[in-house]
Amino acid sequence: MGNLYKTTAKRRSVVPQEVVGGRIRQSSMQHILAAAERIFAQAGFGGATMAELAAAAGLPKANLHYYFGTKEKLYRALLEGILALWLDAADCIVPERHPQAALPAYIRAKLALSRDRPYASKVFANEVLHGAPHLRSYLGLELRRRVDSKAVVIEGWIARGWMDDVDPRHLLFILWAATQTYADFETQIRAVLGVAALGAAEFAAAEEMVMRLVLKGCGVRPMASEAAQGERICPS
Amino acid sequence: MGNLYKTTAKRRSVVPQEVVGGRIRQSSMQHILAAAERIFAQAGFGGATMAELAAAAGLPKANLHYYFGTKEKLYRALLEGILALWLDAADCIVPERHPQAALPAYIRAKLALSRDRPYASKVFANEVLHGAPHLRSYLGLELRRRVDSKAVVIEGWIARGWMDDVDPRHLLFILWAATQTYADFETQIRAVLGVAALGAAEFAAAEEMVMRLVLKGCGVRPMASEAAQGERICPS
DNA sequence: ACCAAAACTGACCAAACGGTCAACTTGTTT
DNA sequence: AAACAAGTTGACCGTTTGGTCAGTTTTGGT
Repeated sequence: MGNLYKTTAKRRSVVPQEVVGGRIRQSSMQHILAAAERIFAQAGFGGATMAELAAAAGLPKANLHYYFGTKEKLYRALLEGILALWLDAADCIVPERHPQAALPAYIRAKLALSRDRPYASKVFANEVLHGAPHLRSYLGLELRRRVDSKAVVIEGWIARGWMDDVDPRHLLFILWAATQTYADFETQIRAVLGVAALGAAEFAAAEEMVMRLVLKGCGVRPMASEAAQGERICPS
Repeated sequence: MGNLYKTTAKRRSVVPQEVVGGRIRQSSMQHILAAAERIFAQAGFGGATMAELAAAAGLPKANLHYYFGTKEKLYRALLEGILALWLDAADCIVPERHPQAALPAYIRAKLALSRDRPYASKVFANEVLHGAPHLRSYLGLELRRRVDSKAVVIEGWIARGWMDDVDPRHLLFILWAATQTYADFETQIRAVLGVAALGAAEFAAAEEMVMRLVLKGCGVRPMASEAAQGERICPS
């Protein structure tokens, strides 16, 4: 998706904010966004300063303004990128798939995001925590639509007797919380476990626990072993 | 806990930071802390300004500095108060009590905190999210000790065959996440559910869902109906 | 009524902040 | 190699920030 960059098109001469442009532009912007992800995660929007962001990106401050205009626009660009990641994870949840295959795939996808993109998770969490001032419209429209459609899928599973009659939305809320806590509250979890970093062992234990609670807790009946459905990992 | 205030003791003449003092002092400080809880929750530590905090408390800025010295000391005082609340909630988890009584009591206590003190929950979440720079030592010592002792209790339950063999610590992580998400991610949940505020109905649904996942998911066996143990609510 | 301690306040300050700009260098096209 | 756009940079600016302070009012014990 997104318009292809047409080399013949006249580009605007003042700072453009589309994600198009030349080699240098794209690589610089990605570089800045990567640094911003870490800094915003650690300090929050208000706590992060442009000087910090610039230092983390290894560029002069004016450079960030050249590409993104303002601190807020940089932040929004970062948020939008993170959002796309988050939305795609739910692609596992489709009507034809048995919950005993779909739910583990979803849980794995969400835990993988927590493991591989902890800063992104924290930026998103921070945004929602403070009332989602930059995401309000999105949450009420796009996300709500998506969740509604997933809720219909889960209700279908319930109707077919594949699992207990549970509230699909609250199931998702708790599933999100359980998986994202390993990114967002990583500091607390590390402290309690007494480990320097969350590694494969911790995420394996987390996966087992979430799987158990969700599958057993929702009474997901073992499916008729159509092996094909089972072990495919979720796209992303 | 905490030293009793001795009226004969000489008080320091420069701004004291103990939670002792006259009527006015205590009521003013509590008033400021209540306002700070809301503002820090909404804006984070870096995003909140002393002017905002003062306006929310209905006092001139200099007044906050008179009582708390600096923004950071005010924030720490707030955090410490919140911490005490959080720790007490786990008092339900004791060896003699059957998990079918203890776990529901704990879940209710945690959900009650999310419902009644959402700002406090958000301040705590925000702090941990950003690496807990003001709580590091606490997390690694006090909290860790407490969790270790609760883990022993749960292992006792498992040994007695009262529930499945699960990792006690990860059970707690997910239980915390599932209950706190209704405060910390309230914005997202409201948007998805399309309600103006989370009320009794939403918290009832949350309670049912968390209960189901934890009790059924952990295979908590129904206890021998010693009615006395059952319905007592957790202290706090 | 008296008075010292406590509480309160508006005005003020240095530092840090987000953002701008003109000058300069590098890249790209023809 | 000329010509123009894209990218880079240090210096600068108006505003906001956390914090201070001298001076005033209120409180509470005697």
